[in-house]
Amino acid sequence: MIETVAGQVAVAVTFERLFALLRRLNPPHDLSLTAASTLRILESDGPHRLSELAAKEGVTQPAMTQVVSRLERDALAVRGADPHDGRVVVVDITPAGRDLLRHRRAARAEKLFALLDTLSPADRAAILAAIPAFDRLADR
Amino acid sequence: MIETVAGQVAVAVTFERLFALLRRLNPPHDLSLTAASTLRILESDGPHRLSELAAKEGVTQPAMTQVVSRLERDALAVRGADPHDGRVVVVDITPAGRDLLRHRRAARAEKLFALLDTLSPADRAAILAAIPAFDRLADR
DNA sequence: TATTGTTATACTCTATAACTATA
DNA sequence: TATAGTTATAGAGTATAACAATA
Repeated sequence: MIETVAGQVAVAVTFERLFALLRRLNPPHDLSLTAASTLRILESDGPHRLSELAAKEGVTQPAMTQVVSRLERDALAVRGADPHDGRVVVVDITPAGRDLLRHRRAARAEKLFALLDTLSPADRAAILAAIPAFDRLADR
Repeated sequence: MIETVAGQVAVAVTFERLFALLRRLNPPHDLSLTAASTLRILESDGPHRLSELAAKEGVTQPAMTQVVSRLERDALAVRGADPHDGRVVVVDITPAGRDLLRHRRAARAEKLFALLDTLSPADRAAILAAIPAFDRLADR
């Protein structure tokens, strides 16, 4: 493990730069970060209450109301009712939403691997070897 | 290397989830992603023209005008003139801007290593072993 | 005439405060 | 009275179009 604060900050700077790189891989005139992330949650974990989505995304309930309204307007998600509680709004992804995620993902994978191709085989191997660990890190 | 499209997309999904994780490591009521990234460019590469910053950040010139105006209002950056070309605005980071980056970085490093501590030693080692490769990837 | 930057306008995204409807 | 969600309002962040100043 890295013991010194300076060493830890150096690693954090690398993550900072990696974050900036991944951010540029995002198609611009597309979904916002929160909209895309919300759609991914619906895709992978199924329907959610609006308030659950707000909590998972770390935004307020009014902000999520708007995000869901825009997703619904664009036919990427739908609002539904909860038969057991009239106050609740249940949000789900639509087939068009799944399609969009699929296309975005393919486009990003292409750009990412084009970048990885510019690295040395050793660097590429080091990154790919860390993928399972990153996957578990992202579970946190 | 990973040959199948499905395999590449799986790797891209891991990066997507990693991106979401790093995004949540960001202190909220703080700088925007673009403002922070712009400040980092000024910190690491020195003063830039406003148009250079816009190009590096991938935003329009009017958007960067506003970002710089807010940074200047908050005393994190300053506008200066170019003695050789009266049209040009040269932007530089202030000591307060450097301080802010330093504090953000320390806070992020702390959160990041608290997360890494929850992984197995093997996973942690795999991620740390990939750091130099990521650093070179971020140079792209 | 071309380049550099700003201003005008409009839309997304976010927050806090106030509100409505249901429990 | 408490909870789930929406509406109202304000500010950041972005884009395109139009403009001003300098080269």
